Amino acid sequence: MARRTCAPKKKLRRGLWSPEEDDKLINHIAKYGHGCWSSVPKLAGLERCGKSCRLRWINYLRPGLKRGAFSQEEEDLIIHLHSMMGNKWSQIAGQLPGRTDNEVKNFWNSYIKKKLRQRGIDPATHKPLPLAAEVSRGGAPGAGSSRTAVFRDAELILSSTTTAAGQHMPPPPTTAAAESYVYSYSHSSGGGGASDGSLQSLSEYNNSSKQTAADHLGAAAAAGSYLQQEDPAAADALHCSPSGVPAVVLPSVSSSSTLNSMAGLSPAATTTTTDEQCNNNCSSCNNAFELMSTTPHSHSNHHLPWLELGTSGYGGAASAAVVDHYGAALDELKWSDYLFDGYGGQAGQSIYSDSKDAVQFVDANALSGSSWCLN
DNA sequence: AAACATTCCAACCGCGTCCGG
DNA sequence: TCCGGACGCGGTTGGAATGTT
Repeated sequence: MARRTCAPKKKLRRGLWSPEEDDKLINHIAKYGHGCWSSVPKLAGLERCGKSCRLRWINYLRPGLKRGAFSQEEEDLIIHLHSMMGNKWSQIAGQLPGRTDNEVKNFWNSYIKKKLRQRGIDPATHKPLPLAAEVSRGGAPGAGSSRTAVFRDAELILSSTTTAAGQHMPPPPTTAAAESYVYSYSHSSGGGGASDGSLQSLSEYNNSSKQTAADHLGAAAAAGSYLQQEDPAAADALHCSPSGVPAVVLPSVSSSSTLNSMAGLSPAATTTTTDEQCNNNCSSCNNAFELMSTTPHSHSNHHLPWLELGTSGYGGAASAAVVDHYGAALDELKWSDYLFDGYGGQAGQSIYSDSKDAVQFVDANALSGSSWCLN
């Protein structure tokens, strides 16, 4: 197919957008919608190509965009989604309300990539870098014990983990099976209002994080109990306590069901709400985002009229109290905390921490790492 | 204070896909 | 079925902002 560029028949403007151009584009779309992008610049009185207008609108001008720094939860979710999907920025961004694929991509390239490398993890594969693997075998510097850096693949930790008695762990079930279990467990546990099997956005996650954390602890507890019965030594190695609460932690069901849905791994993929469908299918639809931001942004963040319309507490609900049998302890939990809990060996420590402690690191796909205790 | 280096991100480019004629 | 316009995505780049010497 012939290449199509913005190659102008007449000279078109390029580079940064001026506030006047933004105003024209905003006003035009407010009145008429964008319709056919190729006709937008002409109708809006802009000397830009349609493609440029579209990009400007999607990445910067459309309502509901959330500007400013990424939260820890968003960061963790991006890492996890990337480990499953790779560079599918639009799909990853689809799970981060108010974020654009470009923004996520830039954040990944400029920040997360570096952080992962610093932690000895290959950002492309989410596996330990060769050097890190060597360190793992030889012992962490100054720590006196080994570090097993496992980010994505359960088999990594399982294949390299032996029990205290030197006993090798049994082979794990497939990730899909393990995730399927946790999905169905939490789905049927009845304890989680958020475990409805539908695709959930991050904002929903925030609203239900505490409850679903409890759900997952419940699921993990079941996993631990099962393993205690089937292979106590292995359970020990995975810190599955007799009480059934394993130290290997699970992601929230909301995130995992989201991830599964996105990856087509779970039955939840078949059910989405209208808004979520819209969110997934229509990148320019405002319906999915009712979030308004007042966060000022860098250099070219000028004149965004709707920013005065209101504010959103997108992550605000995350501090809501949870009334369940885990009580106040869960109240302190954040997804990012228990997602990376095993890495630092300390609650709340993420992969990015600079801890030199030798630890065992299990990521959200430790879903497989913990729930393989099950059938 | 100036020069240089680095970081970050908005915007561009090129390709694949979809869809209507 | 083919063609070509439009759209969407991921990779790359340019340059402003920031940090360092």
